[in-house]
Amino acid sequence: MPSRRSRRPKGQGGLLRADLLASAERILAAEGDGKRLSIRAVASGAGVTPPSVYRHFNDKAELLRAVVQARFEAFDAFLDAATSDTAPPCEQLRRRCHAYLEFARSQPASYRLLFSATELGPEALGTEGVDWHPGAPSFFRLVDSVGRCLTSRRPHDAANAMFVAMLVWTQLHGIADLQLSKPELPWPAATELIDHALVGLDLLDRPTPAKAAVRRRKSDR
Amino acid sequence: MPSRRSRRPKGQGGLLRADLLASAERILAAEGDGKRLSIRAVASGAGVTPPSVYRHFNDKAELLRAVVQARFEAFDAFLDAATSDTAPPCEQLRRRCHAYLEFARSQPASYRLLFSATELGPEALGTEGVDWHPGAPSFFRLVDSVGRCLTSRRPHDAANAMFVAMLVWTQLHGIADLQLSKPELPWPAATELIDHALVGLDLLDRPTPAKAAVRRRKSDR
DNA sequence: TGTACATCAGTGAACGCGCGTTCACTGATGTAC
DNA sequence: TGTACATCAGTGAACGCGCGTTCACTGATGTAC
Repeated sequence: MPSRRSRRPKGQGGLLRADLLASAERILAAEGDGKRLSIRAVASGAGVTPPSVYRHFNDKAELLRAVVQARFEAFDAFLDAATSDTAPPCEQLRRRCHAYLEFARSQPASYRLLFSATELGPEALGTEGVDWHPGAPSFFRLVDSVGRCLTSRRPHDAANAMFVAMLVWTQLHGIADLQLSKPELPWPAATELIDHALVGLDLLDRPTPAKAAVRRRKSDR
Repeated sequence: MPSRRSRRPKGQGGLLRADLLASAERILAAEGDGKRLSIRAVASGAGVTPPSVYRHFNDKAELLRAVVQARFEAFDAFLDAATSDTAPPCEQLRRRCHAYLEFARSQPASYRLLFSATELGPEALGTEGVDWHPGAPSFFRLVDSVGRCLTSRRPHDAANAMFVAMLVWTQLHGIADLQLSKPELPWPAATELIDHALVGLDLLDRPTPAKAAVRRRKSDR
């Protein structure tokens, strides 16, 4: 907990905005959930008193919107980093899926902030009826990846990319969210679950026994 | 909001317990989420002042545990009602899945209370490290249903019922939870999504075009 | 070069809110004599 | 049959907490003259 920070010189008050966002990200990384993401906690994490926050954000919803925006960007970067190579399209999709699950596992509070039903609905964000969807780019990246895989395997099905992407996404979210909310169950590795589902959707080859053994040896969790 | 209720005669104070649970269920049915499930709201909904609650529950966690227990029983009953007939095993499974999605859609606050990551973790329920799992019967019902379907289609795979059931469950939860948390997206019918996934897992026959058309005509949402 | 002044980043105290929980109590009900 | 009493369902007031937000302010910084 940084104590009182020194005041910014005159033109640079705006730097506090970045400090507040960094403080929010630190809170998300430290806490298992986002319930502690209060104005007071974020201010204190930045070494500042609560009223200072209002110099940079009109209200809590505006602060949260900025945090969500930043976290979606980090999420996209994390997934893109896992796929930035020259592997074939369906292997890229598979890696993107594994990265999705790894993000949820390693940053549960961020994951829930972005995707979980109850964490922050449109009400909390003040975006009811608005077409502001900070997660849209993430979703279309997945649709693209699915589309490329489909094109390479079943070109006549490429028009279904959106529908298939929704199947993949809901499968990923179900695995990620339930493994977080019901940790006491004897879960298999998240990657094993999604690989099986991808095989079922014909987006991945059924592994040969040998490949499966190697994969199992490498699997996390 | 019932105003002050009349006092119970002497031996029957215990009836308030049932009234409190009923009040909690009413709140869950009325609110989109479970955030209003406070001691004060539950008491007020039963026409009683907050301290009365402590005559029947030691603290809020105990009240919540009772609510969760009751809601899981309602959930199981709802799913069982959808499958209590003589259809073949895989059709029973399919109906169970559709009922799961219908429960989530029609009772979102209850669904989130039972299954969503952030609504009520073990911390809120005071069940950390305890083997108290009120949802276990629901899960094993699904494992059974998947097992029967597997046995009828691929007897040599019946030992995988648990793994396959987890795939089905995570798929169901992903559909249910994301449709609740991102209502602004252009979702296809939930039943169409799960049917497609069941086909992929070889738990359902790929529909013929004719069947698919009929199914589409009947589909909800 | 020195001084008065406007700017503005950040403070301190307070507001009203809903929350879980505790405490001493009230007063109708049923029972014992 | 009448009365004293124990039981116990439920109350009213208060506690301390963390929250989002508002308000008048302070005081260092940079600028104008």
